[in-house]
Amino acid sequence: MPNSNHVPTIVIGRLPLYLRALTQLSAEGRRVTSSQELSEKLGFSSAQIRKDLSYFGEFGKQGTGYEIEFLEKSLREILQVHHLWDMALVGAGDLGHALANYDGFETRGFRIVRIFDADPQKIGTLLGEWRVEPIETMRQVLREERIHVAIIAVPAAAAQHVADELVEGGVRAILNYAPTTLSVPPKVKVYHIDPVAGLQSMTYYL
Amino acid sequence: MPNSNHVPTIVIGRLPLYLRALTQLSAEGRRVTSSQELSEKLGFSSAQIRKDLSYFGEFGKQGTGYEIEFLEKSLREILQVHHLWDMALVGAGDLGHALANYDGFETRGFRIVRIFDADPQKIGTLLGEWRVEPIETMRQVLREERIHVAIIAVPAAAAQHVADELVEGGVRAILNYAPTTLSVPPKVKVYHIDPVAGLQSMTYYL
DNA sequence: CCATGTGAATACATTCACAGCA
DNA sequence: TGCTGTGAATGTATTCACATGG
Repeated sequence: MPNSNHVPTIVIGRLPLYLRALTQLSAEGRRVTSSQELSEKLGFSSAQIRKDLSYFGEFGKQGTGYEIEFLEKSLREILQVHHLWDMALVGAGDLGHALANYDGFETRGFRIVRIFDADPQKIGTLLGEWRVEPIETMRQVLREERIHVAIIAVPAAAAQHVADELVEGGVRAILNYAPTTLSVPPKVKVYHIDPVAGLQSMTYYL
Repeated sequence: MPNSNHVPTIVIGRLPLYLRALTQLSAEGRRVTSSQELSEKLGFSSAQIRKDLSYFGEFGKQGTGYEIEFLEKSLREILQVHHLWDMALVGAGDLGHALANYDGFETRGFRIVRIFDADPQKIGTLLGEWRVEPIETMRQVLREERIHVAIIAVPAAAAQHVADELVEGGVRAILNYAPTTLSVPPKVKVYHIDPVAGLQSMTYYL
């Protein structure tokens, strides 16, 4: 039975990994899996996987396991990625290029629809299928197009200003590649990607 | 007094963020800070910051706070990023280009020294200051050059094979950009970056 | 019989609150 | 006084272990 209590953030953070593993199994032609198998693929305990899923309902069959397609669909709906989210990409540098050309967004619920940059040299240039737009027009475009998700791929020094503009434009989820902490209102979610922080937390153990 | 007990992984994961904030303060010309100020900048509680640091020693002065330069230096040593780690980059696609051109590694303890790719079209081409080398020679080069850190920036389908080669070559820390779980021996650390998983964990709340 | 779903038990992480010292 | 460093208390997360039902 769906549990309507508050779901821990840490559980939400694991759902995309379950979903990713299920999509992979699905692509391999598999129909059914178990918490045991997912456990081996993902490195979490099977009990944890079962408990995490139990926050949202009963998806499995006792003695059998989980019907992959059904669990996949359920997770997509829970995470709200069963339809595509339009995203704005801010920053048309090297990272911006890599993100614009990345083909892994669409299959997982996201697509870039606009690209902005502050550099006058870049405005108007083509980047993939998009034309780079000036950051001054961003706020209005975000509102008009009802864009609620954005990616920050600008230098650290510019990131807070960009974040402020995004928030003003109505964005509520920010994927931040700038190596700096952003300050945003509580209603706005930020997911921070810092590869060097990841590297540093590994070298501790070497 | 330095506590020689086991330090929780989650604490290690925060140290790079403390270090990043300290470097920023330092760049602003500041000399002293407090757990309070770091708390505001980073969004962790001041008690947590003090407790985290206490695993490694006593870095502050009661009534005063932390001498920024000293704490920065100490964290660099704890994380072992007071000297540069040589890294291999595997994958010379768009993401590989962005990583090769990224100027944020050196200041934080890392530098790319070799780039490998499987695509014959790319072998021998220049990417920044590096010439792309064939993946067949990677294992030997890693051993010869004593490279222990690597970045995987190849498609998901190729990632496990690359990881196996890296491990064979003696790599013990892998930054993985491929959207798939890698299976490696326990002595090898993997830090996984999956921007879409980050986006999905935010859209849950929208 | 097998694997889920879940209370209870354990383990882990964070916060509290204050003694101690510059 | 002001802020650190830290045991004790609280709050969260994970694992255990088994009743349940296909």
